[in-house]
Amino acid sequence: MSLPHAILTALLEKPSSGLELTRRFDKSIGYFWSATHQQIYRELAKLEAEGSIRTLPAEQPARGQKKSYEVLPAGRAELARWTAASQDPKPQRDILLLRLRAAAVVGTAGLEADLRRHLELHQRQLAEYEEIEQRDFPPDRDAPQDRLRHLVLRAGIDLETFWTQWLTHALKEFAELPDEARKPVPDPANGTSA
Amino acid sequence: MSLPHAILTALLEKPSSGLELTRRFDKSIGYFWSATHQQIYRELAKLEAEGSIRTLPAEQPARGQKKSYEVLPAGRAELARWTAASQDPKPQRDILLLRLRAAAVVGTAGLEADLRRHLELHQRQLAEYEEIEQRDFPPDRDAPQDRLRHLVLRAGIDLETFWTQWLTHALKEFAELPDEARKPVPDPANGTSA
DNA sequence: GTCCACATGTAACTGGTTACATGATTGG
DNA sequence: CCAATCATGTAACCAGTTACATGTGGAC
Repeated sequence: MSLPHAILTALLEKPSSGLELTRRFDKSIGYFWSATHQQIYRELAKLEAEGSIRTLPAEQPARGQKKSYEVLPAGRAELARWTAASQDPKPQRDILLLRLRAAAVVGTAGLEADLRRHLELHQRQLAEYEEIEQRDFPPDRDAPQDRLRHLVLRAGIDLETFWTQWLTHALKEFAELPDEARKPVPDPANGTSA
Repeated sequence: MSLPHAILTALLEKPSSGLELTRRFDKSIGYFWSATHQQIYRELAKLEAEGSIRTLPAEQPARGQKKSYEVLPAGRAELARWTAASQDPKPQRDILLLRLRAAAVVGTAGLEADLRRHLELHQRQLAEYEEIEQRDFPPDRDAPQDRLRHLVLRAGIDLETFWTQWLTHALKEFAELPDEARKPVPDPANGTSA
């Protein structure tokens, strides 16, 4: 139950229409909470129904027509409640690590190329974050709000740094792997194909 | 579509029953791909129906009765295919970062205590991983399989290290936050309660 | 007038979560 | 025989994903 809270946060930062929100979820907030426009429209309808947000007055609610929302006191209160409430970190799921573990039993064939591709993607993401840091958080300004947002960005930077380092290390290990490891443990008991 | 592959990997490492798998998903594999027993039973039934696994012979398929599975060639082939196939990293979702961003608009009240709690949890997890590393990966042995599994564990260790460091840093920043930041930007326009 | 981009929405499906149901085995 | 534990399973629900439908307004 976090999407509604992500939307409330975004709307408090700046009242927006569904499509504008969608665009903002492609960057900034979307860096750690992505959402498609379908999810967003569905959730906006729900939030409006329960009185957490409302459409800005002077907007016509017609089909192909832009409709902007703002947060109501009830919505702000709910967001504050949720932010303060203790929540357990939920176990991360990581497909790449799963594939590596699978590779330990069925062989590493094909994996290396994808590791290389992931490394590039993470390097690109890291560069993007660092650019944002330089642009939005110059060394001195430090309003409390900026401090907090900078902290969030720092997490993104450090995470991407971790991935690039780990992937680099992994590729080095792969290079040293003996050839048998590419398709090992050919299960003694049974044949080959499906 | 990764749960079936996680299960195939686990079963190749060692044929097991549903409950045994559930227990293994509470550690090792579960560190980066968690699953409940309901999910596992559902998936085992599907995998058996499609011919990827089978119940070990000499097991009676009755209700309160243990039923162990092993992987068939088709299942192994599918796992190898999946492991080698290129897959995009999917955007991470992180509730804590979302809450921090929300706190920048509705105030940090209550968050600090939870950061501290998370720090402790991550420190504990880190300690657990390091214990496993010492126990299972002594400095010298390096069969290819162990190398790969060690690599996976390394990722876990480095990730937990990142979190403990970041959380420590975040708490330091929190300590320096001015009091207004605890409940700031009290939205000029409207009243208080729901 | 037609096409395209903008904008909002519906429907069907998949995977994960929560709550509950049922049977077998074992220790007291 | 009763309770606890092991073990397998059902059902309902919720969130996220994918594919598609519909309407508006401006450029040409």
